[in-house]
Amino acid sequence: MSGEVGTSLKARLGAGRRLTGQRKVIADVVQASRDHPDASEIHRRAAAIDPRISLSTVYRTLKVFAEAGLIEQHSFGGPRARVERTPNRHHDHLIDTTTGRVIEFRSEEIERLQAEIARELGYELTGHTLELYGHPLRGKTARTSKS
Amino acid sequence: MSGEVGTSLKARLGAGRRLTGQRKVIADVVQASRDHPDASEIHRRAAAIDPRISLSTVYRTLKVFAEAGLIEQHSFGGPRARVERTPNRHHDHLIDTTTGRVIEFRSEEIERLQAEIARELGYELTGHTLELYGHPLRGKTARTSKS
DNA sequence: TCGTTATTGCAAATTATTGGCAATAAAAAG
DNA sequence: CTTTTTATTGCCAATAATTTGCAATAACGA
Repeated sequence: MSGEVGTSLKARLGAGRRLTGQRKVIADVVQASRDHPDASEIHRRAAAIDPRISLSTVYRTLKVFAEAGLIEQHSFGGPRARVERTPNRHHDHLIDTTTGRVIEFRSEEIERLQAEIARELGYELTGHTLELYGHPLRGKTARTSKS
Repeated sequence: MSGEVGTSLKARLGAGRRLTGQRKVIADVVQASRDHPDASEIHRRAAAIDPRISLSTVYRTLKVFAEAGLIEQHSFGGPRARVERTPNRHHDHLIDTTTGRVIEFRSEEIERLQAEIARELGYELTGHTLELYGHPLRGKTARTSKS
């Protein structure tokens, strides 16, 4: 999934947590996803590998994974939470409003500014949400493309 | 509410739209709110003025207002949509995770960077979501405070 | 191998928001 | 001002996404 290479999934879940068959499958599904699937899509993919996985378990597992910092959830403007494994290097997203396609990008400049703004307001930045929405410029074609 | 001063609310709603009593009250409530109330809170405040206003109407009215560009809706991390009248000058928000308090801020630098990044990726920026989350720095006290 | 208890499946419950429909009331027409 | 047209409302049932109760099951430390 993500985190220090070499650390077992089990260990990353935290003390008292069990690494069940369904959690392994869900972790694999998330790990293999290059897009940003929502809970039911993850359930679909997981159930294809092991039919003994319920949607409830997917929801509960995603919550556990999120608490363990293994995944991140975004909304991308829609009603369902979309998932991605916590990336080694943080990035934000641009959503193509004409296709729903999600493009990842990273800006040191923006990251720096956010922390600076928070500090100026008297806060320590602990997290943020940054999503850009736009449509393709006439003629130009996007390079990266992930949904 | 917002928009060109002197233009009637009625006109701003758009052609074929009616300025009903409940819409006037809801507009007043939103106008008077210095915080960022959600639908049920707006309903509570509106019903205090005129009990003949239902929650359904609040939801429908907020949708109409949003389409007319009179208000903006944000999530601030929670499940309910939070509302604010469209400000004359756009701003973003920092949410105090210890109190839920919302602080508004504006950064020309970030606004510029977002548009630039979108353009570099081949997109024309049409909107964005930027929310910072953080906790107060020890000792310092925030200046602005809105919830 | 066993016992403890975290986890699961299933169904029912919640939460936020939307939709159907007959009644009502803006505002357009006369 | 009265009539007509039809957008809007209230009430309530319906969705949609996610959560929870509970008995059965299965991790995994002893």
